[in-house]
Amino acid sequence: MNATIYDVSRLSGVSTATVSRAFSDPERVRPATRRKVYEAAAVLHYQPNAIARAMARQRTDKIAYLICKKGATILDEFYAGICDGIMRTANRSDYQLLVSTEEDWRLTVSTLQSKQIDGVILGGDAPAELVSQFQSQNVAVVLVNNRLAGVPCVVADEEGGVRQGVELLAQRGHRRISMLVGRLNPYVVRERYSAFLAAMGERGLSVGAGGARMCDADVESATAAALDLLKGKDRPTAVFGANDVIAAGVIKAARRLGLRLPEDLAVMGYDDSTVCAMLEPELTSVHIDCRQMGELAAARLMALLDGQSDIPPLTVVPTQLRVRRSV
Amino acid sequence: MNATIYDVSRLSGVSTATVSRAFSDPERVRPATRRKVYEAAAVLHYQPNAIARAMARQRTDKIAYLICKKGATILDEFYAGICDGIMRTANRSDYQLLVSTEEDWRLTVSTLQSKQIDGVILGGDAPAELVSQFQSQNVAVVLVNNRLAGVPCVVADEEGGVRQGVELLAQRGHRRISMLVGRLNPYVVRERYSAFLAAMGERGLSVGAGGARMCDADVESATAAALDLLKGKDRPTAVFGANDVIAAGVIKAARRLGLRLPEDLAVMGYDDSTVCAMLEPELTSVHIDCRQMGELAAARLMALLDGQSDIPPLTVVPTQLRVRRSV
DNA sequence: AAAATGTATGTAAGCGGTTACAGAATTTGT
DNA sequence: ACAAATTCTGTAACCGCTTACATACATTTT
Repeated sequence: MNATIYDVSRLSGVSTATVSRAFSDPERVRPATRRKVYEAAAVLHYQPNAIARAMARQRTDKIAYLICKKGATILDEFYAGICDGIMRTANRSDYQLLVSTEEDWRLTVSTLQSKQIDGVILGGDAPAELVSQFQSQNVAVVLVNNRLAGVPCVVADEEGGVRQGVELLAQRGHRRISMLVGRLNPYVVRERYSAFLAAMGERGLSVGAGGARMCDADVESATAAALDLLKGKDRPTAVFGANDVIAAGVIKAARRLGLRLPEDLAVMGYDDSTVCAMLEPELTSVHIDCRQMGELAAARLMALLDGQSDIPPLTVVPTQLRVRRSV
Repeated sequence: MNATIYDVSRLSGVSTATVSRAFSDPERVRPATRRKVYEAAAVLHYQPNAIARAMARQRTDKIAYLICKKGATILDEFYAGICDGIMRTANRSDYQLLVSTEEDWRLTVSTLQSKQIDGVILGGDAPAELVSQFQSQNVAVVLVNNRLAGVPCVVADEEGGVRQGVELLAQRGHRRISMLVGRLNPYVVRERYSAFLAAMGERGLSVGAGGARMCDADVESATAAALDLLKGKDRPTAVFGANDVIAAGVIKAARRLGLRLPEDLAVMGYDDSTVCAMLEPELTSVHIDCRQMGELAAARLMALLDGQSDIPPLTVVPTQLRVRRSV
């Protein structure tokens, strides 16, 4: 059995209250006493029991990252990057991180909400209903990569990213540019697509032949869609993929059609994931600092839990174009 | 404030013991009583407090996945896949999953071990010392993608995977085959590399010009190493990358040297990650079912926690060659 | 119908900490 | 040196649930 606070109390000759203070608020006990406590604790290999502490304090020092998205989830580099950022920030402040991607979130919620976590970060397409569920249970909520009124949100500057991309293509003389959009997270699709239309409109550019095109989110269907898009007579001279996977599909399609890259076709990706460097030619892409998004989301959440009231309702993380050989 | 078991007890007119039983072991209370309890609970929106329960039962129903690896961790598709498998399995059995990749594991351990988790799955290069730390704290341990005597381990059949790869290359007439090894997890490097030498030896094949070559784990350094490897006079006709990222580097190098793929050079990867389909030509690779590894690891851990004693000390997940156009 | 057996429920003592409040010890002021 | 102010420490109630044990009730057996 593990040593308890009583054992330490007995061995060190002070009360449990003092032992407790020595560990949770050292300033409140005199140095000499504190030393006695620590010595006894060391002898007994005492480690405060986090469960008991959580029980007494009504706080668990745990937060959760819940990815509301169908299919592969944490596997997605984007969500994994956010997860990584959250994890680092949480651990640094002695918070533990629970991760879940349960698709049937009703289930997850009931397990999470039985007071096991202090707060939750919702990634992906979180339904408003879910948010209020948590809030009604007094669990703090922060959204990442999504927006909802009344909840602190951390998002990337999608509009800026798309704009930079379009700008570069325009600069390089492209006039017919298409966007190939996959069935990504609805928020992302909406943002990137409307930003694309806006950026194109501003410059009076035509939205390629066939305009924007939808496809699934995998390479195969992106490749098929791209083949279709590029076969037309007035084919675009540049294609903007809504993410890197889609852009990779475009590259494959271009290769199959014997188009030279970037001479015959410029390709631009989004997310700046690790594949960019692996592709030939290397893919120009809009970089999103996922880790930072995660870090900020975690920071906001922890600030909420600390009772800080000046949490900005919206935090926008800048995006940045990484120009490589594909344009 | 949330309703407690006392509130339910009062409203339903039964003792707290009965309420407790109605929730944790329904069979032990008569149907009529049970109904009364559930009704009262519904009225009060009662949800058993998991912390209190953990305290009383000395069990938290939480497990942790700790990735012992430097640098990007969960970001690695391989570890993310395992994580996904663990998550699914854990959630299905009402376990919660804590994830951490703290590099300074001493820190993490102390936070984890204060009785906050029932068991832990260690991924990456877990030091034996760490394992015994957990065990001495009565925390069950399972290793994934690593081996250590006395601890249940779940690994992939690396030897079989490498063998299949070499076999295919030999079949296609390759005689000079090199392996390009990156600074991956030591266990993986050891397994794959020795399996490679063994498989080559068995067939009396020569280990390409320059034999196996080391590089860092990123595309750039793999590309550089591959350029070097392929420039020689007796260059290998096939290169086996120790993982897909490295193989991607080989492809890039080949392209730069004007080699045709797969005619002039066959390239083989390992892990069958999502990039395989994005590369041109698509990369032949050894598929590892990471999710299954995670699922099995979680299952083993939960079996341990259930007190089952027939846990196999080693579980080997089969690997399978996915043949694509790069060979 | 009483005794024997089995099942359902209640009582109360934990689980291991925290913290309000009170009392003791120390420091400060004069 | 003594009172007042301040800082430390101790006592004990509480956080919400589980479970061993005791008791009440229902069902069989004789």
